[in-house]
Amino acid sequence: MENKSLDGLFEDLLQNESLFKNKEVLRPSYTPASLPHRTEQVNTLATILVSALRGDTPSNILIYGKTGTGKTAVARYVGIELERKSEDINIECSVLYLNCEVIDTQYRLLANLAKHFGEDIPMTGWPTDQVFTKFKEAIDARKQVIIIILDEIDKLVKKGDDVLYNLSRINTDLVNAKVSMIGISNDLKFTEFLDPRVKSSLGEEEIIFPPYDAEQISDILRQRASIAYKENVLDEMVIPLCSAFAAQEHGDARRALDLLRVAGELAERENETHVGEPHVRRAQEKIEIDRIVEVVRTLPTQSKLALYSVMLLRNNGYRNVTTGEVYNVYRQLCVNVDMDVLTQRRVTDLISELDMLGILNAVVVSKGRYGRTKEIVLSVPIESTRRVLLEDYRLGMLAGFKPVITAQMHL
DNA sequence: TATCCACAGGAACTTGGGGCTA
DNA sequence: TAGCCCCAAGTTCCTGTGGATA
Repeated sequence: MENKSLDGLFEDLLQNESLFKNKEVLRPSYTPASLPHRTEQVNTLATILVSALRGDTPSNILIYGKTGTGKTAVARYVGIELERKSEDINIECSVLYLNCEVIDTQYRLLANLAKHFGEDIPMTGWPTDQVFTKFKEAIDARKQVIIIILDEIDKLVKKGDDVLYNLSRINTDLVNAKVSMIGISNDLKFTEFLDPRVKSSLGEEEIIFPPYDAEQISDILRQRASIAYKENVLDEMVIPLCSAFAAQEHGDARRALDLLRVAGELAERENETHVGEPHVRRAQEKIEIDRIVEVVRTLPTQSKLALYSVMLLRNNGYRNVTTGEVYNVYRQLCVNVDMDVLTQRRVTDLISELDMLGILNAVVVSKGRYGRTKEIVLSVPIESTRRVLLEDYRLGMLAGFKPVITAQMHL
């Protein structure tokens, strides 16, 4: 009986008319046919890269700008156009895009590059210089210009700049091929950690992407909405409101597109025929909660224990908890769930990582004769975060746990 | 003004897992 | 199977910090 009613599950849902024509247009992976308010940056980048079409090596480029300012979209757009033109004029030119958030080690980066040129490189096991040699041999087999786009290049630099040093000098070892790099970062200061030789080589040209203002974001949204949504589906206030929310977040166009998409999805789920202001406001809340839930759910167990320690102290009335207090409670939790107790040094790092993720706010304060520590405040809603933490089977057994608090607490 | 506290955080090192080659 | 490599996570050791206190 139950199966019979489920048979038509998707048929029923498919009968509801969608508000979207093409939802993919609102996703970050989409590269639009034109980029409003980025003409200057597109032209600058194209001017630098045009030498690839003459068979020369373009200068290496560093692109800076905050999240959602169009850096990646511009680089990919110009890359696509460059490849298209090179085909027209029979110049071999490849543009490779790698995100260093995912490919964040020297070995993985080189292995990915080599694989692109048909080399069979294992996930691990080879000496890095062997992978580099394979990559060089693969690209130098024929005359070509290769542009490597390294998105979020700062993530790669955190684990050493050897790979950037090697790549920046690769042209001296090549006979046929020519390699140029485009580094994309939202951290203006990341080059401070680079070897001066890498710094000067990588930053031959620099392009800064300023944040969009609310009006510019509105233009971008209108352009995408006309492709993504059916006609007359969006209420008048939807785009200005999405733009205003995104402009508050340092002109983040990506956030604006997310808001526009999620607002539509919420309206669709409620079988509405229009997307209105309430949908945008609910979308704003949903995106933030989804982000927190996803981040907390995917934390390593040790980080979850550190976070749960902060929450237990908060539930016991402590507003600003210190590293020492957190560590005391953390040790008790570890014993209760039969986990290894990490050193305080390591727990300090876990707290710093939670701070960077925006789950905690940890500020270093000096309490004079009572030492120097971090004051830690939760930045996420307690109840929903607690529920997510207790979903972990190891933490589930801590549901009714009450810590013994012995430290000198400052209420 | 020197001392003290409770850490912060950098650097070097260790450990253990996964994978490759000979 | 031994020996090597990469890599993430963790440990150990160390110096630095800054404001209250004696």
